[in-house]
Amino acid sequence: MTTETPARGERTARFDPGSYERKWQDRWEADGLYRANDDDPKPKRYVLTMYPYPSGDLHIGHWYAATAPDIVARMHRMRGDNVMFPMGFDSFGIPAENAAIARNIHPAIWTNANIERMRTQFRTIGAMFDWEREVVTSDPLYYRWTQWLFVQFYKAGLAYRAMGAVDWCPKDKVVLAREQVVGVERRCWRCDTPVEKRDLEQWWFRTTKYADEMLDFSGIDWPEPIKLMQTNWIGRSEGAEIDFAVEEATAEPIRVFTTRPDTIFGATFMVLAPEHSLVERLTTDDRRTDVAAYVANARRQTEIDRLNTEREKTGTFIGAYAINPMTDERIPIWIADYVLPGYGTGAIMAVPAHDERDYAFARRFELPIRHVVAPRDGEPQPDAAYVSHTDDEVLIDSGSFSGMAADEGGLAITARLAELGRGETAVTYRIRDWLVSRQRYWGAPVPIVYCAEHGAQPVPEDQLPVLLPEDVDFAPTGVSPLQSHEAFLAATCPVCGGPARRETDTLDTFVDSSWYFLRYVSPRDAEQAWDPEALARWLPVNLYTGGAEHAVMHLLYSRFFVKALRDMGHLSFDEPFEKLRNQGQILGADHQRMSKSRGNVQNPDDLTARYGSDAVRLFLMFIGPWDQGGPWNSSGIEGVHRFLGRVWGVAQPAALRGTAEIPGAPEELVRALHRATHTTIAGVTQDYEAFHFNTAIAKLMELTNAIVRARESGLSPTDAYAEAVDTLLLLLAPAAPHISEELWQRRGRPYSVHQQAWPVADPVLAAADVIELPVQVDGKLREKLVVTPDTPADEIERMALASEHVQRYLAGRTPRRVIQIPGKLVNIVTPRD
RNA sequence: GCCGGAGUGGCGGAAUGGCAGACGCGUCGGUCUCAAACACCGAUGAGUGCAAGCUCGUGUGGGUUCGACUCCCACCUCCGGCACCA
Repeated sequence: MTTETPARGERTARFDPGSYERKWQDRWEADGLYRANDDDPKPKRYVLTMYPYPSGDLHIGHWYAATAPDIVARMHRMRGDNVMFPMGFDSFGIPAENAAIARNIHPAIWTNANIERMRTQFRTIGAMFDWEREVVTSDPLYYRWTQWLFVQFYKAGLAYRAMGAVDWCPKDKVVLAREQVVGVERRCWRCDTPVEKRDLEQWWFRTTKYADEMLDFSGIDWPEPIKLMQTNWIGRSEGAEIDFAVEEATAEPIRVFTTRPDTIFGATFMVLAPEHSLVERLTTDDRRTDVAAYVANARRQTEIDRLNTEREKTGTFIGAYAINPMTDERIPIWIADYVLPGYGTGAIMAVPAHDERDYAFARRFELPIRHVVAPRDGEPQPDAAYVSHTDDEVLIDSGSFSGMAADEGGLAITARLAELGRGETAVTYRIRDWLVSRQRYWGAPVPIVYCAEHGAQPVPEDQLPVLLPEDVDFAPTGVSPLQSHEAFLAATCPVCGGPARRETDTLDTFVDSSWYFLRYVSPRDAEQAWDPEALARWLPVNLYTGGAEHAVMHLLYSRFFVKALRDMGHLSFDEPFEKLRNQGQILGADHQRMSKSRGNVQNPDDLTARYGSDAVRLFLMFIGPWDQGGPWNSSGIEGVHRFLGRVWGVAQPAALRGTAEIPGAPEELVRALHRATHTTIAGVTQDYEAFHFNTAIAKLMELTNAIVRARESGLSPTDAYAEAVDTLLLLLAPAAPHISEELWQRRGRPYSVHQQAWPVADPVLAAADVIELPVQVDGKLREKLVVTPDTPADEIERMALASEHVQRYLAGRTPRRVIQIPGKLVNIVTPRD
């Protein structure tokens, strides 16, 4: 699409992005313009966007995600930083394997072909990626170090193998980490299939060790919602663990966790999870049949059913009694599936008067309900009621603790229990350890061998990588194809040299992505995971961008990795990403997530071919706030295309237009152009920094419109005009790198526009000569005064009161007050009636 | 249920205590053209008026303030996250 720009005199070049965009992409690449050098003395800045999964084709979302950090990276580079902005591929994972099964292509071939295609497509964005640093996680050069890291974690006791009730995706036939199971419906994060529970022996990373430290976000600039999501996910609860003796003297006490030790006088029964280890021993003979039936049934329940809060409470009495350590009262012990085996101690003291779930259970099974806290000045509650928690409540009917404030009483009760040796303060977390093993082929093999005599042994570091064999059968059998590969299975025990069997599980791809940002500093180092000097120079990442959907997966795991590696002595910083910004999602025109099955995917290639990369970049950034995303509607791209056409028009060298000499351009017009130029510098700089790309582009449009008007007034031969145009190109360069480079060159400026210094606003030139001051009467706009900014307040007041319009609304009354906000407005307040 | 985010013209959005609707899309009118497309110029929140203007207007209802899209209280709707977590 080309546009004839209006020309005075001689012909000007046509605006045709197709004629120059590719040329500049090739030139930048040939010149290594965006290579980040380790020995550059300028201050370093590491800008990173989450690397993609090589699914096949670049879509509009990739453009959206890449353009914003590219703008910021480019601006920082122009401001004098040594910027590293690398890109790579998260290339292990199940889709490649599914493609292999469906189409009989080896995952490596499928993956590499996709990477090849996406690399080419990525180039059309015109981003300043340093491709020399590319990482590909399925490359043995990379996964060798993923395996090496696993071995380090194993040796440090942070990787372990254990039996667990794990989440299993029946479609992908693979276990999932707790973080990868989404929503109430408990669905697989990747394929949306409801997961099942299975008891399996698996490999785990001890993320819980860093639960507390990961609650601390001081020193990192992250969006509040992400910090909150991580905080909630980690789910720290403070309270007490309390031992309840069992009536049968030989049995060990039941330990419960509670956040409300203040309510212990109201504990009228106990509930154990059906899976609790004491159930078998405590159940009396007469209750054994019922209890066994209940336990069996609970085991058969899907987790969805079990976690359904709407469902009526179920449970059964096991025949045994415990002793409330504060009241010495004999209370019955029940089992119920609303108590979860994996949280706290898997047992609770039930306080039905002050806990909704216990209340529902007590009502159902006619158990006693006793109030032990009450609002300080509240009405007495009927016995059968549930009393919700309030800020100001006191203990009642709680022995010597009665009358104490609830929180204070909780501490006092816990202290008393500690004296008695019956309890202590305790903290529990909801976060679980990270399940990292996967029963699939296309991942980094877990570098472990099993020896009949010496058990699980890590593969010695000099034998890494454990390579994936290529000649495997991908028939969907439900087990990893590695399990039937005899040559792969056969291994040697590193301790005794005897025969051993190789682990056939591979690592979760989130293990790969938990450290890729470290590998970019020395991506081809064959001797080590990273060059420590280069790491010290570049890390931590100064700016990280990506989707908020990774809040409790990738972003949490990466923090865990860095903290663990720090404690192992491999690096010396605490957080991977100093500043994080999330992009919103670009939805289809139907307001749904773009997906091939919905057929609402917008292909950027057609748009790029029609309007050019710059227009697509600008349009995506102009839609609205970047963190908001929104439905796709391509009709607006015409607007940015027209804008670029105007930029093209005003930036043509004056000689080309054959403009006649304008004698003495009016000085106020020149000042107005200066003012527009310098206010735009300040505004755009601020907006880019704040990720307000939509308003930055609006300001660039305004400056362009001002330049168009200036040209029409005959200002094009002036220095102010040349400065305005040059400034426009410099400010536009990060967002629309191709047209800026092309016009910069056509104006005879030195290559490259992307290596020029960022313009600096002159506050004197930016200052307004006159301001328009709104005058309100009782808060309603009635007049506008045009004054110089230094007009004294009393003069402004006199002018305002003298105004005919103001006089009309005053109607002879004397103003009660005159409020002046300097430079902003005048408000005249009339007397009240 | 709990925790976040959001609600402004026909549409995307701007304004974080001070002129609501910047910038753009769309629409209408015009210029250019044999005609169209492109481009350019003008208008464009609603109501009312010949007009200057006036009245209303930022999800709803209250409040604070000289002044509220912006702050406070109560609610409604949509989006996201978490959810028998004791």
